[in-house]
Amino acid sequence: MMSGLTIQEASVVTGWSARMLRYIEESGLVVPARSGGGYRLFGPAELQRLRTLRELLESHGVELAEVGFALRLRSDRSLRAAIDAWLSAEAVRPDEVDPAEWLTFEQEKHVRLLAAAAAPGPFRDTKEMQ
Amino acid sequence: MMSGLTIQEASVVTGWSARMLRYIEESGLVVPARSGGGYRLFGPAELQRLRTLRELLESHGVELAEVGFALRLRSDRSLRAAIDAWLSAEAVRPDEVDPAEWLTFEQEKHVRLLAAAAAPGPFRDTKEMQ
DNA sequence: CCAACCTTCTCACAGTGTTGGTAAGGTTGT
DNA sequence: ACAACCTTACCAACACTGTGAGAAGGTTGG
Repeated sequence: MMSGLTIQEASVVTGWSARMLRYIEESGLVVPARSGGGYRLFGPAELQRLRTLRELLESHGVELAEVGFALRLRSDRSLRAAIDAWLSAEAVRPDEVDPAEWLTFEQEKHVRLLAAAAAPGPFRDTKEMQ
Repeated sequence: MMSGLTIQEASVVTGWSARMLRYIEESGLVVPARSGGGYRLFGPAELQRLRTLRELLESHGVELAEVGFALRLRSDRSLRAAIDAWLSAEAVRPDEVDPAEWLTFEQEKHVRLLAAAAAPGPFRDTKEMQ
């Protein structure tokens, strides 16, 4: 019965190419219903979301993949927690760090020896050569 | 006075190549202090962040750019609000949409005419040709 | 002072994201 | 039935990510 717009029609009214409409669906951001025969059917909700998606990308210089990542952030709670935790520590500037946490001079010297030893040896898998 | 590890030393203790340490700094995720002469100086805070960053990427299959985007999300309040608003509407499925918002048959017919007219004409900038 | 290390900049190259085109075949409305 | 449109599945091109290498020149510690 085809209630809703086909991809071509949706393309005209939203400004997204048919190709991009399929791509956007693939990324999970706007997923239209399907007809019995498999045609994508865009209803007003989808059309509205496609328009506001465009505004979102343009007004804030965001990319589709980034909105997709935000979607993933919102569904994967542990990912969100992990990233939030990591970013929260971002605010800690060196001068706010407990001096007891700093390496002692002796420890630094040790590291320097390690660095020097690592250079010509066989354990170079994490070391840049120049 | 060089209080802190140089990039080479930080490379050895964190497992990131010197190249990647510069790249990570460029992305704003871990920005070391600088010596008077411009050398990067990695203190314990930076070293710790570099280690946990590695764990974050590996344990959740996240990319550097994505963590960078999360950082942007946290600093740009309006961006966060815009994306949150867009994603929140995601939950609205077609069958929950107010029927009054649906296109009428006449409106759909209009759109189909527009779509047909757009194909061979000069206004094809948003239309895929095939 | 000098070896060893650092800086920035540039080139490179594989992998992937974004976008378009095309081909082979199925669906729809009239 | 048939024209017009849709589907999926590729190939292509360009940009960007992630990584390495090198050049030209400045910094550091002993």
